[in-house]
Amino acid sequence: MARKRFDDSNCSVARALNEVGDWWSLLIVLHAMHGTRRFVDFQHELGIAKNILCNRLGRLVEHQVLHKVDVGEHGSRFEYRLTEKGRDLFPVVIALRQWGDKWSPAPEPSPLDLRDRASGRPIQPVQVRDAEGNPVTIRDVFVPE
Amino acid sequence: MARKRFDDSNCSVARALNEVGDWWSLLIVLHAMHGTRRFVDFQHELGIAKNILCNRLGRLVEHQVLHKVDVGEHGSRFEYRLTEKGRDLFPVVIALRQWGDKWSPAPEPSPLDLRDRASGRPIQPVQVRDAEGNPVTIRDVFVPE
DNA sequence: CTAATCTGGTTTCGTTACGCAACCTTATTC
DNA sequence: GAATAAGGTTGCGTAACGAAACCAGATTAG
Repeated sequence: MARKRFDDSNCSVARALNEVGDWWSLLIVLHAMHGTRRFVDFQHELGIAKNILCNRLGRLVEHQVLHKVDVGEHGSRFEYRLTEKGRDLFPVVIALRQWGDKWSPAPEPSPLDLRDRASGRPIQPVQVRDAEGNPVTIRDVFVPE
Repeated sequence: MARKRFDDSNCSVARALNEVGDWWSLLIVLHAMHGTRRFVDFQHELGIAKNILCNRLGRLVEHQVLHKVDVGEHGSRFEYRLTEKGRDLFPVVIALRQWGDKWSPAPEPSPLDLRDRASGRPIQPVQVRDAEGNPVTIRDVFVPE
């Protein structure tokens, strides 16, 4: 039977994964964050098959993570740009990047270090914080009933 | 041909997705964070086929996100527990949850609100911060050369 | 003006993975 | 000693993935 979908799950993580939880979608979003906008550029940068890319871009547009803009006046030239919803995946992507850097030894020792444009200093590791701003771990949280 | 893998990508996001970037793995990690440890419990909570669960647990153990503990003295009873690497996915899961809560309207209006055990107050949205602790967006960062 | 090229796809087709159900093996319980 | 439970494995049908071919409209080259 079909791959299981989670559109209607009451778990927001499942719903999120339903939209960006496959192998390619988050990578597309990542490259879009780095400035990629065009079909061919995604294709070359990611090394993805055209039909799959087409499908993924379509799904991301459908879910309003990207929107498709007709540039070039009369068709045949488009750009895929992040929506606010898409840009809002920034913490997810960064958290994932930091996790990968920390736990998966890089073949080339070049953990892409992102820096703040204003200060020029590296950004902080993404952390979950309580109301006072103190970092919390999984052991520190609970679900009230 | 086979699904593309990213084991040796020099992109840490791709490497991370290679380990936890499929439909089930992060959900398994999520449930593990909520205390699930046993095969049958994962199976029932997730509604996942046994062979797929078997495969995913195996991969997660292989990637050292979980470790398999033999409880019950002489086999036939195991627990899958998060390693430090696995627990370190906490910010990723939370960021994803918050994104899902914010952008994917829940069928049932019950966004699971996580609270800090000490203060009892809700946790903050996960944010990326610069060295001074100020929130930054995708537009505020760059990669030095 | 025509041919070549670029862009953004769709189609075809073989391979792989997913998902269900059935079966299996080793404890434990009755 | 039979029944049940835990943790898997196996088979099989279907859906998704991936490469390459094909296509159509717009642009550029000659």
